[in-house]
Amino acid sequence: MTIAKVEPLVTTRALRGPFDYLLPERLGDVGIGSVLRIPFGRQRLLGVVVDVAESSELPPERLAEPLEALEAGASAELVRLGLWVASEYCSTAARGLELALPPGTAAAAGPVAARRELRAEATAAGSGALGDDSRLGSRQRAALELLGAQSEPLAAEEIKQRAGADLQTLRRLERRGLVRLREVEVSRRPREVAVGAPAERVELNPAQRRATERIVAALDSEPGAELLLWGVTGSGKTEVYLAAAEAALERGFGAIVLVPEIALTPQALARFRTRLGDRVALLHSALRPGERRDEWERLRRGEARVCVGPRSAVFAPVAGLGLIVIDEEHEGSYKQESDPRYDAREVARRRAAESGAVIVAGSATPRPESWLGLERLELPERVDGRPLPPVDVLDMREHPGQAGPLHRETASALADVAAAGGKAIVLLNRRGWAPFLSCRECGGGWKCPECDVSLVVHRGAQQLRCHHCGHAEALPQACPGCGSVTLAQQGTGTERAEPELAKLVAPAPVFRLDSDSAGRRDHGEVLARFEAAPAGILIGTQMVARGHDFPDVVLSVVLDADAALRFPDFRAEERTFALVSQLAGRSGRGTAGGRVIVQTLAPRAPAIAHAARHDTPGYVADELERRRALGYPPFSHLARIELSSADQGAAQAAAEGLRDRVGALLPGEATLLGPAPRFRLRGRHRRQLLVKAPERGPAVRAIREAVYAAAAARELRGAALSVDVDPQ
DNA sequence: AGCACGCCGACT
DNA sequence: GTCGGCGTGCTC
Repeated sequence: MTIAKVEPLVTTRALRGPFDYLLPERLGDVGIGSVLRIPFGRQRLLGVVVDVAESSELPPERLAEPLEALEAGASAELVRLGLWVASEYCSTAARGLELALPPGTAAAAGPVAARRELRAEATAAGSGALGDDSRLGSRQRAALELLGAQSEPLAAEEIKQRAGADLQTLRRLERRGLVRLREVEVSRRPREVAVGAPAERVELNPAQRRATERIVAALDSEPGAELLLWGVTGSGKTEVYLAAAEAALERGFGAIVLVPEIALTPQALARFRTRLGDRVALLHSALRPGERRDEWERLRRGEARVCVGPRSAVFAPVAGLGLIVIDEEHEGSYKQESDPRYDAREVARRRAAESGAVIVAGSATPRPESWLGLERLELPERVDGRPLPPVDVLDMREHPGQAGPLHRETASALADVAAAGGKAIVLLNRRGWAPFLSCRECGGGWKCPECDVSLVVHRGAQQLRCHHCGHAEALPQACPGCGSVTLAQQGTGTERAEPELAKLVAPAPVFRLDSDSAGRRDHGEVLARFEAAPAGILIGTQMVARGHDFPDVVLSVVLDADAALRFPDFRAEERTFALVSQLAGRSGRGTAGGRVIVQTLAPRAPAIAHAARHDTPGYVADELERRRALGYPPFSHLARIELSSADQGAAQAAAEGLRDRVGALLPGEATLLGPAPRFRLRGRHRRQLLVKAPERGPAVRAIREAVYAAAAARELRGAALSVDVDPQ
């Protein structure tokens, strides 16, 4: 008797698996990771085998048999990883396992099918038939001539196009033994985006070589090692990643390369592809379902051994994993913002520890916890040997009541660059025309009906938009409260800054890059035009600061650098430091040298002052001291429990119930705050509980038990819950 | 989750 | 008298 322990793929928290099923012989090779269609009460569900046993606690007559086994499943290693994520982030087994399954398995549309293609090749008789007096129709002859010139079987579709022979013709030739037809599985491959990536192997400089040697040594003898690659922008971290991946492949290992966001995957992919060829696969959610499935399948079969992608790629089915690269390890996007709120960096650590892989986390501005905890490899200089540019911090408090977002000095610096025919980048981390609109008569404002946030003026679209839920309404002509027609557009976003800059630097062109300015796919095109232009200004949101290389940029400007500091968030400092440092690293890489201007209302803030001096060690030391004094991570652990519901009372009641349960289970040294209201989002009222504890394990365990008990008691009905361990 | 069973109020 | 409200239990 073989029993499969199965977790049904359902979204509820109230269901506690696994459930036992009797495995009949006819299902064939079913093991951990197999996906089964199972009878479950009156329903038919998909379920994942999480274990196989010889006996069950239940008598055999109470056990049901699965209806069928699906073709694709996950490896036992990834099943363990998925269950670990479910447990660690207090989610459900189903949601953890879904991450490990072939893409689309749990989707309503069901798993994506493989693409099959009919291919034909000429047999020996077929090649011979052209020469002898076999009677052949003109289409038949054309097909055989075409096939005779091929060394590989040709797709039927292509034969039709090139020789005019359709499927019927080919079938007839097949019956005469002149052609062999075969159905093969073909992989749908993501379209490559050509970006000017250096294809040729460059000689590593001494620092790059030392770093690579250290990583290779770890590959050879220190499974589970974690290394921090700290290199200023432009110091050639990617070359080190490439060399490390090559070394891993030479040793028969596979590799995963995590990049912070989908927009950056084409660049990363291109560089890995040109060096490592077809052994590189790309996985992310913006691929077409068929492409995504096929890239996943290429990895599972071992045809591809390196996976490039954003956080979800940490679950890529790479067997014999030897290396995980985490590029820009400080980026917040490694954290998933919905349940399970996993941190890809933590999942990578877990996976590396289990599989014996080596982690290389790279950044110009590492997180304080990485700086503190990891062995550091340093790339202190840019590959071009140029020094980092000088940074001027401009105090906007001395600049009151000025029309426009630019400091006098910033404006003249930009005008000078344009006049000299140079290039500059301007970062303004705010989309739209104006962040909010208000009535000059009564002071009234416009809020999103679904979220508790101000609507943003988008003048081109003549709309007010919510940047949280996407709600849009027509730009009002008058105040609905008092009827006044004098409305004030407060503040400046990228849309408004663009024409102001254009006026300032004319006739030099201005290019705008934000998620409004171009469709996602056209971002590359905007960047390419900026790159190709002899002179001009690029203005945009933080995407202008990331991942792009423009050697001829001589001036970089950050407007409102302290915007993030105004949020009550202990990571605001860290984010501001990273943003300013990143942009500073983008300037003056070419021969012209460079300059950086930072406009801020908080010129003395440590994050800004240290970034201006390019002083990462100094900043991290200060920040760690502050964290220690305040008892923040890494000197404590935080966990946030968020409850949300369309019904305010339900959110509050669920939060209060959970507070009592968590409080009763939490160790004495831990503190519990809340429920505190968070701003309404997408029509959902939200409450949060915050746990601060010296040890992460016991705190997470207490939360997990409390959540499971509350779900079992149906106290969470009508409210959604997600637990954010180590929030960003 | 999804479904059945079961125990109380207002309707053809 | 029954239709249906949703509270409770169960699914291998």
